Amino acid sequence: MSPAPEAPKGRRGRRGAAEDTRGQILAAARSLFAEHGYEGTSLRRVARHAAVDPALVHHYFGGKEELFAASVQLPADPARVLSPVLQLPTAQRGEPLVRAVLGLWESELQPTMLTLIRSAIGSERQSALMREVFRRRILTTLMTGTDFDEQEKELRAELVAGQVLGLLITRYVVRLEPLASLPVDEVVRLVGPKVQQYLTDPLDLGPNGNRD
Amino acid sequence: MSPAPEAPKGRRGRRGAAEDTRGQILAAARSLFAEHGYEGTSLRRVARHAAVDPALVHHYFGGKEELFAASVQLPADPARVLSPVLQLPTAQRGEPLVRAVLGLWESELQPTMLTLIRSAIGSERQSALMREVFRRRILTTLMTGTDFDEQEKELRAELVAGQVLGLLITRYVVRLEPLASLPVDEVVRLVGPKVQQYLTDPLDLGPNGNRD
DNA sequence: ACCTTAATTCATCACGTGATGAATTAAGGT
DNA sequence: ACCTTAATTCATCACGTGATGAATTAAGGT
Repeated sequence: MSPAPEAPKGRRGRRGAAEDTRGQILAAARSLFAEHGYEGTSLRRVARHAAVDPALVHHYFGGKEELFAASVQLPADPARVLSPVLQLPTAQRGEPLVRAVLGLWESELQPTMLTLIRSAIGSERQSALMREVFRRRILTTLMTGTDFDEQEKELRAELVAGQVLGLLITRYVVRLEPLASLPVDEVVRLVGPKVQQYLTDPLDLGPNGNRD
Repeated sequence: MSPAPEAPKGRRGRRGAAEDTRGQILAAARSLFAEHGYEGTSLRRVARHAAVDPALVHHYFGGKEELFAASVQLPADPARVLSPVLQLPTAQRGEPLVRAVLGLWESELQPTMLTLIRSAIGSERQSALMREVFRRRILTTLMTGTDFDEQEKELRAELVAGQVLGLLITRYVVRLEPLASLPVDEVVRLVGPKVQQYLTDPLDLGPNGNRD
């Protein structure tokens, strides 16, 4: 009720130390980009969400593109997350692969991951980018150590990508309900084997081994 | 070179009959929404793309929301596309299910489908909508005729949804390359069996039946 | 031939957008 | 105590957005 002297509406100039405005802006941006995507998020909204003057967003980040880039910057190279999986023989990569990917999503990186997947699918331009990233970083490594011909390697890697992507979307984006709340271990047990099949089994093997 | 009298820049009033302006606007909208999503597409851009005055968009559709709704209106109820599949016993639904869904995407509905999937994933609001649709329309029907308990039915339906969604995204949205150009029959043979496994096989069966 | 009605254009609104630059204030090193 | 430098606010731009309403022209029934 009293006109709080600690929050003087429009006092200019520098504030008390250690308020980490930059951090607050970044946090707000991460959350809003994750929820509404790039186009659906305005700088002013980010500023309001962070309780900060819009001009500060420019001050710290330079512009919307840069803010987005910063929001999506990963602290750890995701390739490194996958590398332990690649040490294993192909015949045992299914479950560890799923586990590694889920691990990324269960961490504090989840909003970032959400933003990445949302924007990667949201428009043609971004999808093209994803296509390239996949070609360059995933495909080449995922199937190392197998002796399928090139074409088959690519196809298998893409089927794996599809299975994993679908899992991520149903669990973390759309959040369908039993699935979304299942413990990681269980999801790994459910989906890991299918990934393994795409990795190494004969390619059109029926359900439960249909030999007829 | 000559100042074409057939295309008089700013002549007002009604045009020659049978130009189907409404149709052109709708077509432009479908294509642009499919490519850039809802937020990324402006009415003026649609108008320019259809070579038409922006006010006409309002004249015919009333506003952006309505234009979007009209762009996404499906000529056939997708539930009817699935219903033949549901006639079959659960043990044989895998491949037909995949084939039915792919059929939808290989038709002239593809841009509409693209828009639907893009917007459904693009923002939290839309994702929530998708969650509801799935609950109401897919889940209940997909597992009819099995005797798993309720929880397991839901989980299986969601795993199927994930597998199919992932396939659609890699093939039609991101268009990863061997996969995107594969004939439908082949994709059905590749993915159908996995769907079948999610539908009916014991839930954590390993690759190629790992009994060890 | 006439008249209603639909299609089209134009001018214009109010608003939110991303962006910039100057003015102000405090922090923090010296 | 001083001075540079960083953080913050404010005013302001130019522009694109979705939207509306009046004015104009032809279509098409009678």
